[in-house]
Amino acid sequence: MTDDTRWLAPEESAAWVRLVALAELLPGALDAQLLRDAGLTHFEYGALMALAAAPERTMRMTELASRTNATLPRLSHVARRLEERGLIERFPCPEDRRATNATITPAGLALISEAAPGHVETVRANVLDALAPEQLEQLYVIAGAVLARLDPDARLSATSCQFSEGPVDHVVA
Amino acid sequence: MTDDTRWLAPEESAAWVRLVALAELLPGALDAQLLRDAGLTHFEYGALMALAAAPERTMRMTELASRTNATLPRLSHVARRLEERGLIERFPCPEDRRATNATITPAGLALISEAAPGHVETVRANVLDALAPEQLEQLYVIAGAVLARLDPDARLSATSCQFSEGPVDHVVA
DNA sequence: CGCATTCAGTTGTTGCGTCAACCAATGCGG
DNA sequence: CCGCATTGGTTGACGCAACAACTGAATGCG
Repeated sequence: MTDDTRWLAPEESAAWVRLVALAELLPGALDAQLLRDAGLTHFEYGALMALAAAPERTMRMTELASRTNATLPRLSHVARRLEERGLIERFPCPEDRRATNATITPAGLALISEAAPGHVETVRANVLDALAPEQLEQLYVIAGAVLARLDPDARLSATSCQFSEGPVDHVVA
Repeated sequence: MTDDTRWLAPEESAAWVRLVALAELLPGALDAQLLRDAGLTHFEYGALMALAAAPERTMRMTELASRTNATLPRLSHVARRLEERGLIERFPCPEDRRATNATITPAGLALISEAAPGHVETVRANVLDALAPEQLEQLYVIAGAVLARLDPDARLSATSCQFSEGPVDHVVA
């Protein structure tokens, strides 16, 4: 059994193990804080933020799914739950009657405005505060290189997502 | 409403968005390949690898749970499924009759030996090959700094996990 | 020695994500 | 126009993870 697999060198293995651990722990930490303080998963928070940032606070389901890296069924389930809670509303798109538009409600805006500071604080405490400015830059480049492999179409890092950590007030105003 | 939240600066936001995207996509990519080629989730693969690396190929459930970042109930369910598939075996610990020991079976060893090359190849293709050596080092340091916040007890990056990407043959031999 | 507490694991329930099937609307080729 | 594949979205069933409750064994304390 000639095995031509290139096994990982020690430096590779060490970095890889840490990256995997990071990828496993980070989502849980984000969910835990948001769920505790606002009753939202990080995914729901991201979806609401994307809606808040959209023109007219409205977006097609398909586009929202793409921006949040969700499958359409997943988004549909989540949207139903958010709608039941009065945080968003859905209505058929006038131009294309197959499509559905989703809008964030005032209650939804209020909720994310309230949740945002705590979330940002969590991000700082768990990640950003641990890094020097040059490490932030390195992280940006490294994650970009990996994402180019993982997400060649760059759906996820589309424009509006950068907004997802800013204040919401100017939208509410 | 005086809001003293320190919102994210553009560089912070950019790096953060990419990190979140990475953390969201990576587990799915790992699961997809392993599930397709070996019928294992990445978590199951990691658990089997940890067992293969353990002395006597045996470990206490609690220790295994800690190493794989699983809750005990989760590991219990997973272990039952793996046992039903004949990949591991469980038996009461002689020294402490509360405890349960888990051992990987020859079939389990065979499965992970078979699965390992494809998994390593996936890791290279999606991550390692995208990074220069110095970036690998940077990633190691950055992930370490973040993990110190996220996982202060360093349960997850415990000793044996580094092994999880090496060849299995010397264990099988 | 007897009882309470803690520890190790399992089991049941609930909630979320995925997959496959489905319905409705569009638009395109004949 | 008329069939038919394609697109946009929803629904239902199934699998896995989190949480809580429970069992049984070990320990500690009077």
